Amino acid sequence: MKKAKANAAPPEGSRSTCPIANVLDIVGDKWTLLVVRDLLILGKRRYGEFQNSPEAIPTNILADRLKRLEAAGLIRKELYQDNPPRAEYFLTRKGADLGPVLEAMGQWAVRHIPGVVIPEQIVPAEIRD
Amino acid sequence: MKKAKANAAPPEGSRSTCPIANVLDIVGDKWTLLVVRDLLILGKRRYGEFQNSPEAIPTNILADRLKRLEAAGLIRKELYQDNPPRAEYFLTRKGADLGPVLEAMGQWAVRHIPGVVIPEQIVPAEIRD
DNA sequence: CAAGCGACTTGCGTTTTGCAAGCGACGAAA
DNA sequence: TTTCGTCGCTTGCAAAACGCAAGTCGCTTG
Repeated sequence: MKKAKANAAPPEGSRSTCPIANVLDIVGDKWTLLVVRDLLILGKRRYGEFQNSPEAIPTNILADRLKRLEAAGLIRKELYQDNPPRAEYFLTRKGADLGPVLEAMGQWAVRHIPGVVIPEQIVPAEIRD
Repeated sequence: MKKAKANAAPPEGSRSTCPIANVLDIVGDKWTLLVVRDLLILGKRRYGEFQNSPEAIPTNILADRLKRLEAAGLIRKELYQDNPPRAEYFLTRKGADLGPVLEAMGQWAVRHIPGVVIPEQIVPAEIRD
């Protein structure tokens, strides 16, 4: 008899079945996790707020990352106005569950990189699935 | 009087003083953390072993990442033979301390990405500072 | 002594990044 | 009521990074 999940297909477009590799296929770049940080830790929701972060993400990259994050199911876009169309972005449960990853990164940085400072403004994010 | 660390300079070449941003400046790409994984979890040490990982890292990228990791102080290169020169790579404490980051990523992937499988071969890494 | 191997380097075409500028719909100011 | 400014993007383009293939160097092995 077959086991349940015996031949679970390797995730589409992924490089391997390794958990780490699959995470990196989604958030493995210099910008994506900063958007997640803005949403999860700094309580930001709007395009302009993301742009105002100190890292100064290029606007075309921001637009691209928001699209990818939405496509990956980590965030949701909700219009709060129709004309002109204006949206807010919210983390899904899947996206918010990256919290421990950010937490681990933060601890590592505090321990190993001199000069980093923990952001004062820590706002609990609203989650919308 | 001045406080200790009052004006700690923002880390060189970094985009901000944010811990997350500083981590991403070092490991924010699709490949770097995979070589850390190879060293830390899979017990690999040599160039050829890294190449044999299922993600099939391009050889020039591997060479580049090893250089960067060494420059960042996350790994050490040690020759075990002079002619022809052959080296093994070891994590430093700084590099090995990324363990919790990988751990958090792994847990997230297992929860949210169907089809990932936890690698069976988990070897404790040797650390050399 | 030809072939192979490990650990890279080099070339080169493709993709991604990053900077700047533009744009459409408004709201506020002059 | 033109003009200005803002917000949330899109577009163009040059520069950098990526990724594939091939080459190199110094042994080692048949």
